[in-house]
Amino acid sequence: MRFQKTTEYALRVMVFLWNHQGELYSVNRMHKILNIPYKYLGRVMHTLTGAGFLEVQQGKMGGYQINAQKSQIYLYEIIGAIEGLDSYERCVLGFPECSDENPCTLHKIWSNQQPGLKDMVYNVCLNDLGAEYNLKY
Amino acid sequence: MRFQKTTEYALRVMVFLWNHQGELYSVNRMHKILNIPYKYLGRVMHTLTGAGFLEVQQGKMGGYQINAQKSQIYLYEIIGAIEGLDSYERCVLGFPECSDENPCTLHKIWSNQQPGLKDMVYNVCLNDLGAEYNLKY
DNA sequence: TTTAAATACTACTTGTAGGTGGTAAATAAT
DNA sequence: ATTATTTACCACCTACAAGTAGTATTTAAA
Repeated sequence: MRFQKTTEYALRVMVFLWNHQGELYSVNRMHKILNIPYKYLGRVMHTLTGAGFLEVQQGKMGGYQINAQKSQIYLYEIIGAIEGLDSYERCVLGFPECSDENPCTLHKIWSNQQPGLKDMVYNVCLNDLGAEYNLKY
Repeated sequence: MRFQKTTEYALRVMVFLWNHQGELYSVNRMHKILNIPYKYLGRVMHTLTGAGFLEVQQGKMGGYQINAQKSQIYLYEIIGAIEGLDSYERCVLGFPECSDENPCTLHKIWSNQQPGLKDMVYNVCLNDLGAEYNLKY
């Protein structure tokens, strides 16, 4: 039970850029700092830009930064852009009668019912992360 | 953020057999009831048997049932047997300083700190599942 | 003892996430 | 203008999860 590697990379780079807003970072700089394969990170950045999270400046001295229009970004937005959020509409355990109205234990956790994964992970926003404790790059 | 398909199959079949203890079920019967590919289910059953969760009777009229020695089985045992549990020892977000003592938000969720995924999913046991509400096969 | 129905086991195929390489296009610095 | 450095884009490679096929072995029923 885990995130896709690509999602992990996306979360990592988004938290990083969120904590360095207003400064352009190239893929080359970030792949060194965050220990993410250079070429692969390029693709992830392209996806995140297409999803509207980032502003990009092409050419020499270019790079990426958080879209200045965004005052907040939730993790479910990022996760959804990479691996989708509709993962567990059906019942994990395969109960034919399992539904939002009549959920099994695992369904409750993956759906938007309380307390669920959504509240623990999806509804965390970037402001909550990284700035806490002394955890920074 | 999801289980591996194989883990999903394993959980499904274990919950099913738990709710039908004392009766032998063949792979052929179960793959029809649980909608799991026949040959693939065979391999999963073999793995679950090797892990000690099941008793097997070979030959005609044979099949699988829950190991009578087991008075309870936790989901973390099943998940661990299929995909391992050491998935997120390192920090998902890549913070170098993130640790059990000084965890980031996501680390707390994946580690054994309260309230965590472990308590929500891993520590659920088979008795808690299926019998609830009217959710049965 | 033969047969049918089941697991055990091995090898192969397929699909996809993860990762690499190369080149075109953009753009700031010179 | 030229050059260096960056993103954009496309094709390919790799590893592994998921799924398939076939045969050997086991065993209860006939």
